[in-house]
Amino acid sequence: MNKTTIFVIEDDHDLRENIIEILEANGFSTIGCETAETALQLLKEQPPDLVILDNMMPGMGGMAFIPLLKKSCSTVKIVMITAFSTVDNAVAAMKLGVNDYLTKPFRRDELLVTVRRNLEVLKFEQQMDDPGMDDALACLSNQIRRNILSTLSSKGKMRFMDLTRHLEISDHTKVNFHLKNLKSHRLVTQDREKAYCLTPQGEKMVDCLSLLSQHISD
Amino acid sequence: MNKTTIFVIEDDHDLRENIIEILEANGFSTIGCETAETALQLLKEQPPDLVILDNMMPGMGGMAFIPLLKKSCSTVKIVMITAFSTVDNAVAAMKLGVNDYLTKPFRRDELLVTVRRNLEVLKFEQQMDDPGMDDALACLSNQIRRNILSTLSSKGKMRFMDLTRHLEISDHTKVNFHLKNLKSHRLVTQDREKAYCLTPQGEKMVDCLSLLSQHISD
DNA sequence: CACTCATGTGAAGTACAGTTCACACCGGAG
DNA sequence: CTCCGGTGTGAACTGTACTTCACATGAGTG
Repeated sequence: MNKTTIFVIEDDHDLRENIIEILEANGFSTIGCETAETALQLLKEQPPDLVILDNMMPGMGGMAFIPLLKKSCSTVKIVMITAFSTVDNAVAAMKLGVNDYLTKPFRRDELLVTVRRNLEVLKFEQQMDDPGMDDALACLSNQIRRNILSTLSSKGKMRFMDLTRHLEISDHTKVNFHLKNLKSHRLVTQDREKAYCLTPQGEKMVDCLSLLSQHISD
Repeated sequence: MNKTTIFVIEDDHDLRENIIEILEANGFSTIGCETAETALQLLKEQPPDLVILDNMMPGMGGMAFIPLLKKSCSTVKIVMITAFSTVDNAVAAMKLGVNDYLTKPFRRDELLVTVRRNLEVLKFEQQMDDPGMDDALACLSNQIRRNILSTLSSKGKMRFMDLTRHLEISDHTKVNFHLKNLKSHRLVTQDREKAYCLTPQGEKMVDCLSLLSQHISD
């Protein structure tokens, strides 16, 4: 995974350097820009994960910048710095997609907390988008497949017909269908002599399931 | 949930009472039978979760009993007690569906470990069968729904159109469709003024998801 | 009032997951 | 060899999840 990149777009030189210093000291990779215009140039080369943006700037203001930013980096998190916050201002910014606020002056730890929280959310959202998640959950959203997994987990390797009988499913091709599904998702394999068994990932899924079921049933 | 019931089918009076005493002392509810025949009578009234069964008994042997037992309680776990185990014996028993073995003489803790382990597996299998599991996983096996959940989780309550825009989905009826789905599964509700928010169960699901995604991505 | 935006419904269509069936192949028992 | 159980494939069918569209309602606003 690439390192997290944060853009700091702020016309006040001292404040900008100050923010950058704090972030770098905490292990974030940062890029400072004096204006929104220069930031736009840099977006393509190094898309940021998070942008810290001053509201009031010469040239293009923060508000105008946001839609352009979103266009090239739709998932980016935006933290806006405002000198003073009014309700109208906040509402307008939220509508544009600002994720968080810092009101000047802010403390070092306020900045860090805000940045960290937003990166957390970002990471979580990215995981939600992970196609692996899709596959995994689609795979598990079927009772027969879950039963196959749990059976293999408790009995170790089994041959096809033994499994079919154990599940009490009369149509063996149905079981075969789901086994193929599980195989194609690499949760189950067959060893040299045709016996089916869980892959390490399959076992992990079984763990997940037991976790889930405990979690669901309170 | 009903208390766990264990049948102890053993012709030797002392051994039977001994086993029962150990189990009762550990909080299990037990029923002792001297023969498989009497056990069959009792199956209907109090279906057991687990059966401890002597292999060699006068009258119907343990082996003959198993298919009959399975017929009325297909999910029951069977622990067989054998005086001496041969490979053939073990294989035959496994084919019939014996889940575990105890070789005489066994220690108190061997008995308890075996019983507990098999009850664990049983509980797990039952959870797999839980239709709630089906619903939950089907619900989550869709990326849009996961995104809705994660968005609501990070933003708190949101109104319909805000949510739709945030997800960058042009067709609002699509979002509505998934929201309805989430609502019908009680993961999401609407408060007095139409804003959507997570139910406690919805939040739990979000937890589950983040758990899962960490678990899946190693 | 006329207009727009937010919110929702219902019907029709599409895509895909899951089922079922007919059959094929192989290895071992009689 | 023939027959049978174990294992698997492919094609056709079914049903459900999802999408799309056309439209309805209601609240606010110029």
